[in-house]
Amino acid sequence: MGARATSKPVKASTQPQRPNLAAVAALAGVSASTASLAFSSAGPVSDATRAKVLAAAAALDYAGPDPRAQSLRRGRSGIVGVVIEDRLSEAFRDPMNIAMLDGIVEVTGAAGLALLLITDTGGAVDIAVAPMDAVVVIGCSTRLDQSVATLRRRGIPIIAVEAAPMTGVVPIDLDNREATRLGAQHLDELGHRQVAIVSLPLGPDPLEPGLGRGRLTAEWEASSSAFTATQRLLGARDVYPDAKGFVAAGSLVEEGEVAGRELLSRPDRPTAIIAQSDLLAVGVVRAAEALGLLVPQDVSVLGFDGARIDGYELTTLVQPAVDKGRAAGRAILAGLAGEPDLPASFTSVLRIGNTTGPVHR
Amino acid sequence: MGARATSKPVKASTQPQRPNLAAVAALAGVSASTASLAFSSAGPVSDATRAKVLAAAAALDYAGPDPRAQSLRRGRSGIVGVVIEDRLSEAFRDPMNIAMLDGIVEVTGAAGLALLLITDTGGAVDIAVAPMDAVVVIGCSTRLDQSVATLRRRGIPIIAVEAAPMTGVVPIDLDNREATRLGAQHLDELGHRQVAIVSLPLGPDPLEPGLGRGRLTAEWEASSSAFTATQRLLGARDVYPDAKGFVAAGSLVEEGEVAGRELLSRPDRPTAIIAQSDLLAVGVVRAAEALGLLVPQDVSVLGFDGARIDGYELTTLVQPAVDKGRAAGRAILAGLAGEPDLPASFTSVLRIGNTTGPVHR
DNA sequence: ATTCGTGGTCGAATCGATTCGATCGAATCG
DNA sequence: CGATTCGATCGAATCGATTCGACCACGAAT
Repeated sequence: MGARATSKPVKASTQPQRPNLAAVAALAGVSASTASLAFSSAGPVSDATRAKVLAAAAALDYAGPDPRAQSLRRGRSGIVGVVIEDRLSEAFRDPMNIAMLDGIVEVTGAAGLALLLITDTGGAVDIAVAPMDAVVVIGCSTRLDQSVATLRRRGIPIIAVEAAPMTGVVPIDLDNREATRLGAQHLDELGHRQVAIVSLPLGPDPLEPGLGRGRLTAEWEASSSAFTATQRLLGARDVYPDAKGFVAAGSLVEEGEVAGRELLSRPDRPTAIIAQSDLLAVGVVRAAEALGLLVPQDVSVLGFDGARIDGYELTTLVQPAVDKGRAAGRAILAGLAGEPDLPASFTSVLRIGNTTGPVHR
Repeated sequence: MGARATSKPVKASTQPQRPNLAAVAALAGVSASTASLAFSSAGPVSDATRAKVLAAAAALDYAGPDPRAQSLRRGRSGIVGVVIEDRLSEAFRDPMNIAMLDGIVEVTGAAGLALLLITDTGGAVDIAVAPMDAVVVIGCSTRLDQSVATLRRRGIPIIAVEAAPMTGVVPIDLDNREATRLGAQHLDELGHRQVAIVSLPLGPDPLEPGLGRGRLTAEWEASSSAFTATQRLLGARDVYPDAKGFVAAGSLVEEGEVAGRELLSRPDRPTAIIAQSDLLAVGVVRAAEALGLLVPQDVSVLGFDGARIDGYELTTLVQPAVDKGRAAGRAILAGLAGEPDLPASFTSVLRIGNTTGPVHR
C-alpha cells in the first residue's frame, strides 16, 4: 500500500480529510448549490432532495457548512467583540461589569450573536485579527485609540461604553460627573467640609510609575487615561474643588481598604469619603471600622454603582448597569442592520443608605 | 447623475466598497501574492516592495487582511469557544468560574487565541455555527451531548471540565467525590450523625418541574443531569448514605440561605450541613444565624471551593480553580498542535476553618 | 565562461460555501 | 392545444486571502 501514496502520504493517512459540501452533494447526486439550499433552507428544495442530501451528509459524517467559509461568503461571522481592559479576573469581580455584559448578551444573544472576549493586556495586535462583525469597548482608556482606528478602517460598528467621544464611535453614556456631583451635594448638605476621594484607577502615575496606586496628585489627575474615573473626579470637584484623594489600583474591596486606611489614619482625617465604586466604599467602611471609627457618626461614606453588597446599605449612586448593556446590544444590532447610530445615555439616582449622616464633631 | 447608475446604484453609492488585498497590490504595482507576503512577513520580500505595499495600503485606508478570509484559507480562526450553561450573570457570580476562566485566558491568550462566550440557554443551534478552533465545555450537563457530537464531527478539539467521560473529549477533572467524602469524614470524626446536604442544581425535577429548587428526592438524584453535583452527592453518600438534602437553584448565597432555612427550621434539625459550594455554605451560615443558631456550636457547615469570602472562615475543600483553567488551556493548545490528548485531574484539600466543630448537644 | 544557487516576484490553484441568473419540465390557464 | 408561470435544480462567479511551484536575474563558485 505504499506505492501510490507517494504524492501526499502524510496528510492523506493521518487526516481522512473532512468532507465538504461538494462531497455531500456528489454523494447525494445533486449540485453543490442545491445541497447548500438544502442546508440553509433559503430557497425552494423538494423534500425528497433535501432528504437525500441529509442522508448523504449523515453517511459522510458531515457536520454542516463550515462556519469559516460561511462568514467569508456572507461577510458576517456572528461574532461581537467585547474589549475589556483588565484581566478578566479583575474585571469580573466588579458586579457592574458582569451586569452590563449580561445586558449585552441578552440582546445580542437573541439575535444569534456570540461574544468574543478580548482583553486588552497584549499589544494592540489581537484586537484587529479576530473576525468580528462589531465591537464594544468598555471603560476604554485613551490608549485604545489606535486599535479603534484600525477597527474603523475595517468598517465595522464600534460602540463605546463610557468613553471619551470619538468620531465614528457610538457612545453609551452614563452621567458620571453629574451623578457624583449630586452625591457630593448630599454630603455638603449634611455639613461635610473635609471630604476625600477614593478614585478608580487612572492609569500610570506620570511621576512615580509603580503599583498604580497612591495619593492623588494634580499631575496624575491631569494625565489620567481613564474616562469614567476622571468624570467622577470632576463631579466631586464641582462641589469640593480641593478635596484630597487616593487612587486605587482596581475596583476591589481590598483596594478600598488600603485607601481608607491611608486617608483615615492621618491627623487631618476627612469627615466624609467619596468612593468611586461600591466595592471601594465597602473597603473604606471596613478600614474605618478597623480604625475604631463609626460609620456614619465619625465618617460618612458615599459609594457609586448601586451594587447590592450584602451586609451593607451604602449611600450610593445607583446606575442602570444592565440597561446600559442592553442599550449597547441594541446599538450593535442597529449598526449591523445599517440603521442610523443608536447612542444612549443613562442617569444614576442617589440612594440614601446608612453610611452617610450629618457631620458630627 | 442618474443615467449611468442603473446597473447597481444602491450598493455602489452607499458603500464605497472596502478595499481588498488585490486593490492594494494593484496600486502598489505588485502581485497579490507579493502583497500578502508583505503583510504576513512569511517569505522573502525586499524592503522597498514592502514599503510600497504599506504605502498603498495607507493610501487606500486598508486595514489589513480580512480575518474572515484568513480563517477560511488557513483553516484557523484563532477563536476558542467556552460553553457555559447558565446565564452569564449567574455563572460569573461564582468566583470559581471566573478563576477558571482566568486560567484559560492566561494560557490561550498568550498563544494569541481569543475566547468566545457561548451560553447554552438557546437550543443546541448556536454552539455549532461559530468559527471556533476548539471548544471548552464547563460544567457540562448531559443534555449537551448532541452539540458535542456536532463539534466532534467537525473535528475540533473538545475539552470538558468536570464532565462525564465521553469518547473524543479531553477531560479536565476534579476529585469531587473523594474530596466531598473527605469533608464528610471530617464531620463524622467530629461526631456528627445527623447530616444534611445542600446540593448544586441538578437539572429539572422529574416529579415536579418548577423552580429548580426543592427537597432532594431519590428520583431527582437519579435523574440528575449535572455531573459535578452528582459526584459530590455521591461523596457525601459514601459516609452518610441516608442524608436528607435540599437542591439549590444556583451557586448563590441567597440560595444557600433558602436551603439553610428549610433544613434548619425542621424539628429533626441536622447537626451538620454539607454545602456543595462556599457560596451556598455562607448562605447556610446566615440562615443559621437568622434562626438564632450558633455556628459551629449548634450546627457545623462544610463548604466546597476554597473561595475567600470575607467575613467567613469556612471549613471547606480547596480546589485549584485557576490551575484547572490553565490545564484546560494547555489541553486546547495540545489539541490544536495535533499533539496527543492532554487530560488532567486535580485534587482538593480540606481546609479547616471555624464553621465546623464537635457535635454539641 | 558556464553553472549553481538564491533572493525576490508572480500565476494559478485552493479554502468551502453562497447566490444570481439560466434552464427545464410540468402544471395551469385561456 | 399552445402559452405562461412556477417550482426545482444547476453552472458559474464570487467572497478575500494564502501558498506552492515556477521563473528570472544576478552574484558567486569552479
